[in-house]
Amino acid sequence: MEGRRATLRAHLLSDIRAAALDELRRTGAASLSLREVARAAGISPSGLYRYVDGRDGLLELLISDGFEAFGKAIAAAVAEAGDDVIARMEAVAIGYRRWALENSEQFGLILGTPVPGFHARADGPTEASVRRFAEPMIRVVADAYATSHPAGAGDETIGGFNLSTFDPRANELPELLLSAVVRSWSRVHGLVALEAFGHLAWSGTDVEALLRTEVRSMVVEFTRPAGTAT
Amino acid sequence: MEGRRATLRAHLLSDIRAAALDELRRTGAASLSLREVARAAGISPSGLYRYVDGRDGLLELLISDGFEAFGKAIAAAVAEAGDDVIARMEAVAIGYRRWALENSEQFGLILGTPVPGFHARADGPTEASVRRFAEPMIRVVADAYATSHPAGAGDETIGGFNLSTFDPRANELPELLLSAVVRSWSRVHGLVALEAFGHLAWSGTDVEALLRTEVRSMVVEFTRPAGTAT
DNA sequence: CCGAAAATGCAAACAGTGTTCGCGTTGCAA
DNA sequence: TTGCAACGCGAACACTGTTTGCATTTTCGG
Repeated sequence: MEGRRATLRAHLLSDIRAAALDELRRTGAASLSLREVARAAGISPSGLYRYVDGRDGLLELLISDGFEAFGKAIAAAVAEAGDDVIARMEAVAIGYRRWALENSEQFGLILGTPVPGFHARADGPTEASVRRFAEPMIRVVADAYATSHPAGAGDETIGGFNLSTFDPRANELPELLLSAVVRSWSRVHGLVALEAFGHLAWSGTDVEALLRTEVRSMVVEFTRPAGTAT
Repeated sequence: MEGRRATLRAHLLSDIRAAALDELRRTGAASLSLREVARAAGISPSGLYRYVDGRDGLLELLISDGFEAFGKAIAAAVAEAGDDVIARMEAVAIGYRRWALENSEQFGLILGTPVPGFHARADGPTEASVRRFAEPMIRVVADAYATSHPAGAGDETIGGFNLSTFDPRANELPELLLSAVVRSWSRVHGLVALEAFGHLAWSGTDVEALLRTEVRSMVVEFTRPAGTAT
């Protein structure tokens, strides 16, 4: 049984989270005002320090929550897709884009220009959220690899990789798979980041269509069985 | 002949540019202090307003200069490369990466999370700098297309595009070429942005090697002669 | 050449910010 | 019940961007 104080604290802290997210959405991360958040949460500026370690603490909260929400959105998009490899990768790409556009301030905060003073501590909650964020993307790419590299048939670095025992929390991914993950992520992220930050407006491109093209191109390239290097 | 006043003004303005760039490099765009810039330029904060329209004006200056420098760096890298298509595209990609890493604060300012208050006016100097920035990339991709689509042999949207009369200031690029430009740019930018903003540190990837792989993949894909859809 | 006009630089002020400190008050646990 | 840690807050401090009024200096037309 929790004391009355603990529940009050939890409630107020969630109010603070909500107020901060609201303020972030409204004004952006760079001009997020601690005092304004305090006002919206019905608390004095100095009182906020009992709950959050200053402005950087507020940002850490928002970054952690952002990765969490982003990851969940992508996972949900993947879950809705079928078993087809292309469909799943498309779901990741388009889910990535949708979330980034609909939550552009959060997106900019977590994956855009880093905020000057802030660096996530290795043991903080951000680290865990990032892991959960990366997991669905890694899994989808790994699946694509698994289909083109059936058990025991691929080269060693991939052949030794057993998807059923795949643990996304283990830092060591097979080198080729890691490259595939980074390349896939970067290709989706490149288009989405440019669009979300307004750098493709001049072109009038249909970014979603381009994204589908990219996904097909990636699947073709990554599921090519043997060595592709020239 | 310019009056003494004009030259003094020009000198001081260039001092302000230098001081602002210095401050940007040191502390990042989000916490760039107008007063600190004024101090470094040996001028009072209010005096700065005779030269620059507040903090946003300072940022516009830095953004414009940033695109200018970025474009020149890429153009120089291309100029050093030979005539080979792959070599030229590699030069763009690696020049892009080098500049972004060596000038990460400027890079974040011009292509990262947009600063809240600021939006470049369509007629401002930023617009012109962006055009000069995009020009070398467009030209290289267009060259790649030209080699695989010799004059009069390609499909209409490309066939009607004459490289010799190519004007990068004209907004209308052939649709397929536009797609190729956006896709190429986004693939380079995705990797570089993620690296420059510290989101690939966990992976320990050799981003430059990945970039070369991407370039080869792009050239192979984009110089495929006929319809590539499906 | 000289006086009006324009450009320049600055100190002071204002509203806003993040952060710290010391004070009463309140909830909980020994 | 008593002691103590947690809490919430007002006041203060050092900043920030921006505006305003006022001298000073340069320029230029009559």
